[in-house]
Amino acid sequence: MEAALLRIQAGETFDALSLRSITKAAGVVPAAFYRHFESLDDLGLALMDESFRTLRAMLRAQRTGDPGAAIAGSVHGLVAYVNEHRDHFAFIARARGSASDRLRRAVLGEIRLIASELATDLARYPHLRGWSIEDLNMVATLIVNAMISTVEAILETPAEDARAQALIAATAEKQLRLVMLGIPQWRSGGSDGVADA
Amino acid sequence: MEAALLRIQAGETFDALSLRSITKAAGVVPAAFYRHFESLDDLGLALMDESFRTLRAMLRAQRTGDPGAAIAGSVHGLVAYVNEHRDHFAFIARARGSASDRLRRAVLGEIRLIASELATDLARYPHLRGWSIEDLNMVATLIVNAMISTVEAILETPAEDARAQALIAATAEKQLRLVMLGIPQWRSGGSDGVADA
DNA sequence: CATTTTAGTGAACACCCGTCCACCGAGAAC
DNA sequence: GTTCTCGGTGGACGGGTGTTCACTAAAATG
Repeated sequence: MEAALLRIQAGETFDALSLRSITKAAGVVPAAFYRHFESLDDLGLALMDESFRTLRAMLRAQRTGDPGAAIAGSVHGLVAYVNEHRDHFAFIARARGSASDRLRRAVLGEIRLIASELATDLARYPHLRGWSIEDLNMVATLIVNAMISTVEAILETPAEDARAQALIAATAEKQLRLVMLGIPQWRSGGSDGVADA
Repeated sequence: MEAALLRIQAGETFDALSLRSITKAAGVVPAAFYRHFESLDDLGLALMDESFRTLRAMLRAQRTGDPGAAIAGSVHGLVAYVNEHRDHFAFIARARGSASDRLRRAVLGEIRLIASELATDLARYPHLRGWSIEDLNMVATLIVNAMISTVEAILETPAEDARAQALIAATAEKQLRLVMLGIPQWRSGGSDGVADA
């Protein structure tokens, strides 16, 4: 049934998703829906759980290896992974702008959590030792946001358009490298030092 | 009438916006809508035009002054500007994830256009002379995406919560500075050079 | 002043929506 | 072998949806 929903989800907003269209796609009468979920919001939260579970699996897999590979290699991996789980990522992307407060807050919270996990990971790397928690979160947020934009770009591109996908991957990789290059130059305390940039 | 829509827009998705609720808020019978717009999509595009006009006005205003001030000063300006035009920015943010292809593609195109304009602007600054068009677009996209995330964060925060807003502004400013610090270190050709970052 | 355009009216249309109900067949539990 | 739970059925309900129509008052145009 969730599979049926996700198949529909490949193009529609979650808000615009009607209970009847879901149950029809599942080959079931509308009333049967209530045997499984209490409301549409409930369905949304269940899908969120499932989707973020696959997302977390990806992040865990990428967390292995040194930071150098974590940039060059894993962006390519990200593209592949998103294409493998297009439905889940599409759902998350759409849920971000959902009208339901519960859903929107939930996905926002999950993303923030991912960012703070990345921050604690970053704290272990040489150039980032001694950084304040705020600054670590700042750079983690920057990276996560860049990755979200990358995912959205992937979703907006057909999976079979290898050329476009490669370009997106290359751009994302360069963006990460650029951020990483800025880190050793960072002087947290100074409010100046960038006047000639 | 558009004002009535935008007042409703402060909390709902564009997709979930019914013709009848709009006309009711405007104090008018549903049929009267068709005297002004051909369809809801049409209304959306009209609102897009208006919203992006204010966005462009902001960008034009910020384009004056040296790049140093363009970072430190204008992020603070951005926050203020978004708060002044919350309705327009909220509309754009919601339209990004709209179910209507026309609307979504339109807002995507506009944002891409803004990014490429920023790219040509960046090309004039010392450290960026000689960069390839691709790389200029890469950094412009990174910056624009960071700013979009900033705007979304602002919209998610009540306008009167000065503390939270200041924190968002400070983070955005630091992110911009970090990117700028990476630029002088950039060597476009090298596929390595970041292994120890 | 006569005429035409404009903006709005109210009623009707067919359709889709979420929700609830009594009912029922298959399978598990005892 | 009876009972009970689970997932599904079909039908109905009240209400909201976009769209259309002939009609009209006011305003602009000539």
